[in-house]
Amino acid sequence: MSTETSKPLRADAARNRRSLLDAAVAAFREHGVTASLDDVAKAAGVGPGTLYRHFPSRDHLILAVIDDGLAGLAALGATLFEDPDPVQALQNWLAAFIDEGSAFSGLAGTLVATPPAVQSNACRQSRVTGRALVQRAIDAGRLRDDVDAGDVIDTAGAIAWIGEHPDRDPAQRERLLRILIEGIRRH
Amino acid sequence: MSTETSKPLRADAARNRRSLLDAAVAAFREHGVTASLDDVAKAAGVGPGTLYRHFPSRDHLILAVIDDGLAGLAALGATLFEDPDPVQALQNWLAAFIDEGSAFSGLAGTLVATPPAVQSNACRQSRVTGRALVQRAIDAGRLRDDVDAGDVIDTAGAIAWIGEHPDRDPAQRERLLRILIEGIRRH
DNA sequence: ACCTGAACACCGTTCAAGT
DNA sequence: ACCTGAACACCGTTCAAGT
Repeated sequence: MSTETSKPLRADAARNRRSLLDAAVAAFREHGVTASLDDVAKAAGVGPGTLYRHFPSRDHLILAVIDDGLAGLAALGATLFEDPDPVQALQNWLAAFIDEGSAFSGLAGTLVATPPAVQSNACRQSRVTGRALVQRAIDAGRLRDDVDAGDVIDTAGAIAWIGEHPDRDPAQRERLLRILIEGIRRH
Repeated sequence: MSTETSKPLRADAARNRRSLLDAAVAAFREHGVTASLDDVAKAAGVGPGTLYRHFPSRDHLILAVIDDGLAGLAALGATLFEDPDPVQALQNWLAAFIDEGSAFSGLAGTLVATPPAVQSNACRQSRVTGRALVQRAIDAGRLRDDVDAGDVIDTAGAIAWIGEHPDRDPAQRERLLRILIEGIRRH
């Protein structure tokens, strides 16, 4: 289901790639995105060199693991474009974005930083969708017209980041999202 | 100028503590708060064990390094309490808080997480000051009365966090702070 | 073309020995 | 009471050798 297009892999290489992704999901779930890459390789039954061949950096691996999630985010954005209320549509999308950024501990940082050289297609598409939803709400006169779309997405990522910290009220996410929406709305 | 009260140190221990703090400032400035503690110890001319004796964890060291800054934040808060405009006062304090959280790369995370067991006096005092400034603005009817002071401080920390990432517009900080203030203000 | 795994450089942390 | 520094367990990354 990955949107990444690339030359087909040899059968064993494809199998290893899948094992690595599966092992990474399990490791990230348990230890966050800073999980030991050595352990990931071990759990996948491959040498560390194989991991590095497939994913040259930790960020590459992280982005690959959440590739489906990011593609889903882009698809959701397309649907929300039909929503008659552009502010509600944006809010729904941002909530989904925050959820995606909360999938693993430490993920928000990768999502906000995303070195351009590492960005996957799905990553780019999801960002484009987010920007478009912001722009639509501005064009409809519902947001201040000096609002920057990148600021909105960064702030949503930051909300996910805050949620990563221990001892946070689970309801905080909703309150922070409300502050963000109220902060960009035209009153 | 530290507000931390503790039993006086032996002369050589006090000297080592100072050297460690000085070395840590230099290392944090250059490499962020994830700088090698081994290098810090080396630069301070002590063994790694001495560093651990003075600062049992990286967070302890970080908090100690910014202790003066946090004390200054508390002092600023006391002054701002005299400001006739409670929203402007809060905004000024948050801007200073964000600045403090931007002193070193990676510092925002420590400031937002601050494990209670590690929190210094200055750290606690600065948070109390921030909360009080929020409460004053609520009591004056200038903020929504369901605004949570912790949310406001967390969001300010998150703004500092966003600013840590590469390729960010330096003017973004002001825009994000505006979103925060507009997001909590009563309209 | 891809994989393996030893090897390297590094790091945080502990603790026995010293003063 | 405090410091030293060797030792330990661990990590990311590379690369020569293999298939």
